[in-house]
Amino acid sequence: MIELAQLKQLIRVSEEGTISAAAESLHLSQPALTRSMQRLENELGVALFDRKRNRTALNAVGEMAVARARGVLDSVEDMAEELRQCAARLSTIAIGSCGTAPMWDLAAELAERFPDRTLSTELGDTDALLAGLTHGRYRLILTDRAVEQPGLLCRKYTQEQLCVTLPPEHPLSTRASIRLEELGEESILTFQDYGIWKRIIEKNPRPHYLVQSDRATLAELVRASRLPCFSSNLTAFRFRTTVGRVSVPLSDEDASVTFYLCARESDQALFELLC
Amino acid sequence: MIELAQLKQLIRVSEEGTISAAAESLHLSQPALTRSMQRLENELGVALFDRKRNRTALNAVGEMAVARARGVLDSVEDMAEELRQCAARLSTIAIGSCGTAPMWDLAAELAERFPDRTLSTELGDTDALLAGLTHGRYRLILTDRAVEQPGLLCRKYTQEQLCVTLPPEHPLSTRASIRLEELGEESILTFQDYGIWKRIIEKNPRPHYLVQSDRATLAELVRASRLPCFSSNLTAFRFRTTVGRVSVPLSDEDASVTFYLCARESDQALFELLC
DNA sequence: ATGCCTTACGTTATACGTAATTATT
DNA sequence: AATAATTACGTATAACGTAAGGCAT
Repeated sequence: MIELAQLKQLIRVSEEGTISAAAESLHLSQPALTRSMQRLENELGVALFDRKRNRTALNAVGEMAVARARGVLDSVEDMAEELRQCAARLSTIAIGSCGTAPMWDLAAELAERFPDRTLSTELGDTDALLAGLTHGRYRLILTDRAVEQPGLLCRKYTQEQLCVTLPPEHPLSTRASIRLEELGEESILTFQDYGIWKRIIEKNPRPHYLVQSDRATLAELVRASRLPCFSSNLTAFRFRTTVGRVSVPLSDEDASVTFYLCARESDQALFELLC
Repeated sequence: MIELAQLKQLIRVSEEGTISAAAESLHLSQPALTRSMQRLENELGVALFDRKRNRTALNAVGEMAVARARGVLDSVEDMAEELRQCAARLSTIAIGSCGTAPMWDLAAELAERFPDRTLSTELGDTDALLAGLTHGRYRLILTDRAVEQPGLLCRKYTQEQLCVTLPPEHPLSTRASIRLEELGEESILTFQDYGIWKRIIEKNPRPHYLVQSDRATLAELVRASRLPCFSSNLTAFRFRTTVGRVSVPLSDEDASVTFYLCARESDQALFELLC
C-alpha cells in the first residue's frame, strides 16, 4: 500500500538531493529512508532512482513521480481544508436581522440552546435577508414585516418600541407618550448604528443628534448629563441608559417595529424550537 | 499523518453502511476499523460520523470526505499507472524501418547490446518514420534515403540487394546478374510483406507472383520445387531459401536499396554505439 | 436478545535505529 | 580518508485482535 508519508519523503529527497540529507531533514535515519523508498518503488512497480553505490539520484520516472506526488499531497491538503471549512459552516448558526436589538435577544436564546455551536450575526435590510435565507447564507432571519413566501416559515418574534429617556425634571417626562417633534430643537444622544430607526430620525431633522459610536460612552454621557437619549424596550435594560431616568414612548408612526422570525421550511425543527 | 489506507477504509464504510460490515470486508476487526476512523477524524480535525451508541453513520462532512477520498485515491492510481507506462516507455527502444530485413539486423544488434530492454519495431514509409522520430515515437529509424535535417543524425547503415534464387539447372543461373523481366512469364515465389520491393514488383507485372504470407511455408515451397524465389543479401541466410540454389542479383534500378540509420541529436550516444 | 459500537489490555508485526559493509570521490 | 548507500540485526512503537461493556433496536 502506497502511503502519503512515502510521497512526502520522496519529495524531500528531491528537494535535498540525497537520501542522507533528506533523512536528516525528516529526522529519520538513512537506512530507514532508504528502505522506505525501496518499498515505494516496489509498491509502484517502478524504479525511481538511479542507484550507484555511492550516489542515489532520482531518474526520469522519479522526477515525474515527485511532480505527481506533489499533486496528490496538495489534493489531500485541499480535501482536509474543505472538510474543515464545511464542518465550521455546519457548526455555526448564521442569523441575519434588520434590527440590532432583537438580534441580540435571538442570539442569546440560540447561544443558550446550542452552547457548542458558533453564532454568526449580520445586519441587513429585509430584502437582502430574505435572499440570504433562501440561498443558505442565513438559517434564521429577523425581518420588519411578515413574510409569506413558499418554502419559508414566518412568525411574529418581538416588538420594539422606541422611547426617549428624559431626566425626571424634564417637562415632558410625565407624559404617557410624545411625538419626537415635541422635543423641539433639543439635542438627543443617539447611537450611531440606529439601523431600523433610520426612517424616524430622517423624518425629524434637528440641529443636533449627538451621535455616539460606542455604547458605553453613550451610557456614560446619559449618566453625566441631562440630555435626552433614545432607548427602546429591548435596549433599556441591556445598556442601563434608563437608570434615574424616565423613558417616554414615542407615538410616531415609525417608532414601533414588529420583528418577524423566518426560517426555511427544511429547518422547521429549529424554527419551532424557538417558539 | 493521514494515510491512504484510512481513506480506503472510509470509502468502504460508506459502501458497506456500517463499520462492522466494512471491517469484515476489509479483513479487519471491528475495533481496529473504529480506531482507524477515529484517528482519521483526529488528523482531519473534523467529525465524519454521527455516533449514536448503537449506530455510527457518516454525517454530511463524512459524505463529502468520501467523495474527496475517492478523488485522492484515483489520483494516486493515475500516478502509479502513468509512472508504470513511463517506465515501460523508457525501457523500450522503439525502432521504425521502411524495410523488414535491415530492421531485423538492427533489432538483433540492439537486443545484444541492451539485453534488459524491450524492443518495439514498426514498419512505415520514410516520411512517416521521420515524423515519428521527430515526435519521439521512435528512437531509431531506418530510411531508404539519406536524411539531412536539423536535429537529426544520419549515416549509411546497410545495403540490400534483391536477388532471384534459381535452381542450378535454370538457364539463367550462371549469369552474374539479370533483369527481372528476363524471367519472362515464370512464376516467382514471393513473400507477402515485400515492403520496400513494392516498386520493382509493380513495374514488372506477371501472371503469377506466388505470394506467401508465412516465411516457413515459403522456405518449404522453395525446397520442394524448382520455382524461382526472391531473396536478398539480408534474408538469404536467415530463411535458408538459398540452400541448393543459386542467387542471382537483379540489376533493375529498384532492386538495390541503401538503408540509412537516423536518430535524434539528443540520442547521439546511442547512435554512435551502433557505428 | 441480538447487533453494533466503543474501551481496555495483551500481543504481534512492522518499521525504526545502530552497527557493519562496500564503494566512490 | 570521508561521504553515501545498502545490508544485517536487535529493539521499540504502533496497530492489531480478543475480550468486556453498554446502548439501542
